[in-house]
Amino acid sequence: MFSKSCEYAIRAVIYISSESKTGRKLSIQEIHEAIEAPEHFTAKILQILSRNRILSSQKGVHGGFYLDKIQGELKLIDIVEAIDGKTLFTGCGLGLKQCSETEPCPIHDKFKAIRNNLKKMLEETTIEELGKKLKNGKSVLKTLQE
Amino acid sequence: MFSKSCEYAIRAVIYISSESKTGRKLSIQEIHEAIEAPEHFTAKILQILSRNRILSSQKGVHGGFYLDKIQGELKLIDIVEAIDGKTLFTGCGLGLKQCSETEPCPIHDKFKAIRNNLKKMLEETTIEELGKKLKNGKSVLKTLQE
DNA sequence: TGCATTAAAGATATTTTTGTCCTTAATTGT
DNA sequence: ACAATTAAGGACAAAAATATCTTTAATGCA
Repeated sequence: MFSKSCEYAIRAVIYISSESKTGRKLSIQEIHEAIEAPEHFTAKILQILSRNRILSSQKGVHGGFYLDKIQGELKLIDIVEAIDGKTLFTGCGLGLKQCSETEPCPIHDKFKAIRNNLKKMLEETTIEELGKKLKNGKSVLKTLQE
Repeated sequence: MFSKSCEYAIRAVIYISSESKTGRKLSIQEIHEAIEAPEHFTAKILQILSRNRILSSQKGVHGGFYLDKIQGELKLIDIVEAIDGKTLFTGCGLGLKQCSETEPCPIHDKFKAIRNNLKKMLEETTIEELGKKLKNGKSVLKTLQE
């Protein structure tokens, strides 16, 4: 469904949100361990998210990644679009370039319904809500250690 | 959503179904042109579908691909599972290996709803139905020529 | 100022997916 | 039997996605 990059991105942002207290910034080290993703690849993805203003970063001692007030209120769809683009929500289910209402592919309508469902869910779900769920121990991002 | 291979597979099977008359067999040549997919890659995919009994084939003069009685009644999900596997319907939305009801990822329930929607649609949609729609000109698989 | 720390950026490597080509095997018609 | 045709299968190539490594730039602290 989502690319590996996008999965890591979502996991990272949720984790950052869950650890967000004013002023606290998380290092790549901490983030990649928390979400069990490859360190350097995680760094690349955080770079992209930062460029797309999905999150904020600061270099140097005591630097790291964090969400500012506005970023804390972003929705899942903002992350997905920043990493995987809008194709998932606009592209044809069978990969046809010319697929449209007037020249629909055989699964056009049925696929559109699914896609709209997915889009709606991603638009309605906030990062904050998922971060809290993680913080409360109601969900996990990595194997629980004994 | 689906891999390129899977998109080609679905397009190919729908086309074969749409041209299915008793005894008629379609060549790779005809199929790949009808669905605007690379010839040799299409051949590979048809091989896999044939091995998985999604369609039938015959070598030699007047050979080609066709759907037998039973295969004509298959559902979309049969093609998707043969090519992309069941991961789309069973895997975690965030790619976590250990995600489950007892250790759910943050989007577990919301994602499951979407996934079940998709699965239901694929289980309910028959190849035959899509083939007829194509045959009737109510849908297309390639750019219409003037 | 200089050093330690941390993210950004660029270069490279590996793996997977997608795509192509060539040889082999099966089938049919002559 | 033989030639023509068509799918099957194996080998190879190219492109894209994923992953790693190294250098550079920014920041804070002594």
